[in-house]
Order: sequence, then structure tokens, then C-alpha cells
Amino acid sequence: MDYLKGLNESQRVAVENIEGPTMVIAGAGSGKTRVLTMRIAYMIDQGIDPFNIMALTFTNKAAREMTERIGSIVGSGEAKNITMGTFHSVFAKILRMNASRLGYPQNFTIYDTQDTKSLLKDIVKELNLDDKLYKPSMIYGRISTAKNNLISPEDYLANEEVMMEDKSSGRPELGRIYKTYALRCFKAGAMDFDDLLFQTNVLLRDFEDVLHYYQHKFRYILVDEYQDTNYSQYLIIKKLAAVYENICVVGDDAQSIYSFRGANIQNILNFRSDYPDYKLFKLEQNYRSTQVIVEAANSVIARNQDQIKKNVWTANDEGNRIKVIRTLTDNEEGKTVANNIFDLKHSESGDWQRFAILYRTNRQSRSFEEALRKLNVPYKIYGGLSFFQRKEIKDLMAYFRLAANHNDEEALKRVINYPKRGIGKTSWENVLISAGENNVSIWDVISNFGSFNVAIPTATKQKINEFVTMINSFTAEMNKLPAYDLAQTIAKSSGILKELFSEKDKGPEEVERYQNIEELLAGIKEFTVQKTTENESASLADYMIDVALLTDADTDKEDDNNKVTMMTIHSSKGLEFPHVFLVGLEENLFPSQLSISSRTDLEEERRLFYVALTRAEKSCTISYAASRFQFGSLNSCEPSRFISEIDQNYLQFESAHSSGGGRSLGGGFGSTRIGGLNNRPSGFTTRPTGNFKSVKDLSGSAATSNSNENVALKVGYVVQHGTFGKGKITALEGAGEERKATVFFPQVGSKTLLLRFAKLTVIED
DNA sequence: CCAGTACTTAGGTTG
DNA sequence: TAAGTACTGG
Repeated sequence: MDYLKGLNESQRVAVENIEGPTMVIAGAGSGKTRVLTMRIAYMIDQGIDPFNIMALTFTNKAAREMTERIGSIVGSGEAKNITMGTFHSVFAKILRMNASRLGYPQNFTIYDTQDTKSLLKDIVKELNLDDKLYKPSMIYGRISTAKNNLISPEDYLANEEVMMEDKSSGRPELGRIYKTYALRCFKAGAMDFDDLLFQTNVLLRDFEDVLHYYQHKFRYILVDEYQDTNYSQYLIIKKLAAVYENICVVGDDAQSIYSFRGANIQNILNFRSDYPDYKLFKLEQNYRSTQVIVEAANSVIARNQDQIKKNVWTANDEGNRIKVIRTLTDNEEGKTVANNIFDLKHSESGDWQRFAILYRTNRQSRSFEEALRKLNVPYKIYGGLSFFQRKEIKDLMAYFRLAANHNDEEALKRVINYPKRGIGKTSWENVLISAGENNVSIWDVISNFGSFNVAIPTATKQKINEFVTMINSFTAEMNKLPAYDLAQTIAKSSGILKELFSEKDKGPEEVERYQNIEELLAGIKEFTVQKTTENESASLADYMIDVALLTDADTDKEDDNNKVTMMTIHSSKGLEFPHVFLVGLEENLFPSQLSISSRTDLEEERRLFYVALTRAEKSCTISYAASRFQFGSLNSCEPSRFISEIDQNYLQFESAHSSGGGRSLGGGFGSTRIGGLNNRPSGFTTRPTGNFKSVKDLSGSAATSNSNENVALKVGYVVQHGTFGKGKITALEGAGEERKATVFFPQVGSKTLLLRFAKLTVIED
């Protein structure tokens, strides 16, 4: 077991103690991941069946990397049998296998935040509530908190304390919304992120045989980042570990930064009372950072009341002091940091990936993005809108979802009339009403108009029938065709590909959208090939299961390597960089304004600051601006209290302009393909401006003469339109007020126009 | 149905 | 500021 030789004494003991409840408190940079990896490898070496091991990590990427490393020690065949992943992904899979127990379809959809908010918005509208008072994100927060504390809608409504809270905040209907929302999700065969944990709890609570099965399957349980688990997660683990009590949790209370999503440091303290004979190991030697960084971080975190005392130390070099830079504005901050990175990169050998810019909020990335782009410095941004959240991707995926699960209401709503197929808002609303009245799913209504009374015209019903037939034909292929083939079919026959292709020559954004779809299809192809060579099932449903819980960090690309990283401090957890730039250190930004009134919130911000500092290996630079643009106006800012909380012996103050002079600008340095995930081409969008409008307006209303002309229109006529120019009629439909024409304009593409309004003049017939 | 415009409001972090 | 939504006129 050579691999154990590289460990220090406390790491080795933590690795070798594989039986019984174990808690590892691991200081920042103390080799936590290494211990976890080695421990699992060691367990397998000791004859434990990987099938009996469950390891819960914080990101899917971490799980993947750990599986790989374990595989390199014990063989990848063995490593593959470990159940490893995030809480959400591991239990989503378990839920799929047991979905019928809970009355869910095996192919249940996972609603993301967008789906959830959109559904909540609809519900508020349907219940005739004030949407100023009941905002989707606010309701979602409330429901999320409830679910994470295992409060069901019924519990919620029965809980007087909770109901009083809602009443006094002027929102007495939250419970009713929660109940409606839960019911709608259930009817749609959908779970939101919190349901994945909530329903797992239900499953383990109500089905003893299931509980027993998993208790015996997972004889050995490991949980990383334990300080960031919430009550719902805590209880799952507690139940599963109840028989064997081979549970190992690893964490650092000083790095607990997710209380906003229900994480509870108390879970660490509970561990002692839940497993009184637990063993405690502390990893205190930091291998990552310089002495200055370790000590500076220690000096800050010491100010927190709530903490487990530990002594993090390092044998590394002393290192340089932490540079603190003040700039006048946020834009200057961007430039200064970019210049510093540029200078440092060229004064020491090494790649761009050695640098990271960390900030409190996603929107701070802009000034750095601009400044880096000007210097031709390649960068990538994590967070913000991820690939799978983009409209065009969600649209196509909605077809996939619908094919897998007809009841997926959000998916249906998205695509029933996209691309346009003449199924309007009113028809949709009437279908919704009918579904509600008959207490069935929306799909039930639209696939069986004969059985329900729906107030929509026959022509529309016909169109909906065609749509239903199309979706059914996709469903029929779901388990026959490989993912890629079906995805390709859907992209074509749904009309999405055509829709985006026709827009392609409009502008850079349209081109990008088309390319994103191509990228998605390429990704599905890759998936299909890979699964097929591994002799595993490669259906489109399988693909969606794989992809549903991916984040930006998980979808990191190979060719994205040599780039400066920009991300929030939250998403930097677990990562390390030689040079860290910690920006926007201003009161009300970091610490955030929302946190400064409560001690516990402020302490969490301070832990966040601690996490940020301890990402740095060699150097850390802190910056703040004296003024910052916010909501359209320039606001002046105070430097963050956290700067003065650092032991001043570790700081070196510097003003913005004194830094480096000998920088050579331009000269074709940097990469040609700059920018990262969010890179936007900086071209212009040329768009016809309707500047003749005012002249036309003066000509007065010509509505009557218009309608006369319309009667005479026929497919194939060439017509003239005020803004779109000359075009050819490709289709005519509807009658009277509803009569509309689809016209192909070579200049702008195909348009459908309501003839009641559009002024069309026949040029030739 | 389409497109331009007026209005609103954003509190912050994520699977 | 910027994005997203609601409204309105053709």
C-alpha cells in the first residue's frame, strides 16, 4: 500500500480507521480530498465491496475526479461500482428506481429553478392573488425552506406558528400556494431540486423494505463537506447509517457558507450526540498556502464566536504579504486587476490558469471581463446563465422531456406553440381550466378532447391533435432509437432546427443560438457513442437523467484550460489557485448589506471571506473601489471591515496607479479565441430601423381599404409590407378577424401576420 | 401576429 | 444600468 506513504500521521490515521462513526475536521488545504480518496481505496483494498460504499460529494466533478483517482489505485472496474455523486444526483437515481412507490413515473422530470418559478407565477395568477405580494422567488424560498425542514404542505397549513408568520408578513396564502404547487408538480410527474431530498425522506420513511435494502447496500457511507448539509440531507444519512454506523463525515465548520439553502452547522454538533462513540480526527496542517495566507485567514476567522477551535498551520514558505489595492471606480478596479494579472503572468513563467478572480456576486464579473478582453487575456466565467439554461437549449430539451413524460406541464407550456403552430394563449388557458375542473393533467385533456368539455375551436383542436401525434411518435421511439438519432429527429420534425436556421443570418446572437443547438446535438452524439461502446443503455431518456443535474463546473471543457478563472467565492469552494484576486471588498457588497444586521449572518460572510483567502496558494491580492455603479447611479463605497480584521502585519497597501509600468500592450499576445463560456462576439447588430413610420402614420387609417384587399389574397402572391418590404405569401389561414397570412420576406425571413392589422399591398399575382 | 415602447425593479450565494 | 414584462398600435 504505497499510496499511504505520502500521507502525514493524522491523515493516515483518518484513512485507516474505516469502521464506526468518524468525523474528520479538515482545515482549509489540509488534504481533505486526498484523505477521502485514499480512505475509499484503502477500504476496497481491505476487501470491502465497492457496491457497499456510498460517497457523497459537493459537485459531480469532484465525484468524477475521485472515482478516477480511486480507479487508478484499485482498478477502474472496481471504482465504477461505488455509488458516488452529489446528494441530488445519487438520490435522484434512487428515486427513479423506486418512483412507482411514491406514485411518480420512473421518467419523472426534474424542474429547475426556471420551471419552478414559472409554475409559481401561473399559480399566483390562477388563484387571483396579488403578484406584487407573491413573487415567485420569494415563494420559492419559503417552499424550499419548508421542504428542507421536511415540512409538507399539510404540515405547513397545520403549523400555527408558520401560518402566523405568513399572516403577519401580509402573505396568508403561502400555504395554499405551496399545496397547489406540490399538487401540480405531482400531477406533472415532476420534482424540484428540494423534492429530490424531500421525497427520498418520504421513501425511506414510508417503505421499510426500501429503507432496509439501502441500509444494507450502503454499509459504508462517506459525506464530504458535511458542514453544508441541511436537515433533509442529515436525516437521509442518519437513517441509512442507522444499522451499521459506518459513517464518515468530512468537513470544516469554518467553511460553512450555504446556510441560505438550509445548511446547518448544527449537523456537525449533532454528530457527537447521534454517535456518542464517534472518533474525531483533525487535519490541521495546510499544504496549500504560504504562511502569510494561512495566518491572515486564521486572524480573521478567530473573530467568529461559533466555531470548533483548531490550529491550522503550514510548513510552507512565508510568502509575500497580501496586497490591498484601492481604486476609484469599479471599472478602474477591473483594469487594475487585469493589469496586475498581465504583469504577473509575464514576470513568472506559467499559464493563465494560475489566476483566479473571485467575487461576491455574479454581476461583478463585467468590469473584469471587459478589462481582460482589452488586454487579450483569455478567461472563463463560471455561473450566470449556464448552457442548459439558455432558451434555445431549454426549448429543444422541453421536447425531449415531453416525449419522456407527457405530463410535464412546464415543458408542454414551452413548446406547444413553439415554433408557432397557431395554438394561442386563449386556447392554452381554456385547456388549463378544463384540466383543473376535471382534476386531470393537461396532457389528458389535449390527447382526449372527446372526453372533456374544452372551449376552443375545432380548428385549434385539430392543430393540437397534430402536436400530440407528433409527441407520441417521439415517445414511441424513446426506447428504440439511440439518443442521438432521436434527438436529431426531434430537432427536425419539431421545427426548431428550421426556426433557428432561418434566423441564422440575422445577427451574432442568432448565429450563437444555432451553434448552441448544434453543440447540444454534438454532446448527445458523444454520449450515445460512449454509452454504446460501454454496452450501456443510450436512450434519450438516459441522456436527460445524466444531464439534469449538471452545473457549469461539471461541464468544463478540455480546451478551456489555459484561461483566467472568474467565479463567485461560493463556487470556488474546494478549488485552489496560485494567484487569487479577491475583488469588491466593500461594505454592503462583501459583507453583503443583507447580512450586517445579524451576527450569525455576518459570521457566515466572514467564513465566506475565509474560504476566499484560503483558495490562494502563492499570492492573494485584495481590491476595492471607492465608488461603484449600481442601478444606474454612482455610489460611493467604504472599504470592507474584513480588510481591517486581517492582522495588519500580513497586509501591504498599494494605490492603483503605482503598479507596474513596463507593460507592452497589444502585439498579438494572448489567444485568438478569447473569452470563455459567456463570450459574446463584439460585432454590431444591424437592424432595420422603421424610420418611415411617421410618414405612413400621417396617411391616416386605411383599415377599410385593407380588409377589402385581403379578401383577394392568395398563396403565391407577391406583396409589399411597410417594414418588411417585398415578400411572397406561403400560407393563409383563419377567417374574418382571425385571418392571417404567412409571408416569406427574403430580407427578414418568414413572418405570420394578422391581416386585420398588417398593411399588405399586392404587387403581383 | 409582430415589433416597438413604456414601465418596473433588481436585495445573494446553488443543486 | 439592464433585463424582463406589459402594453399598444399597425
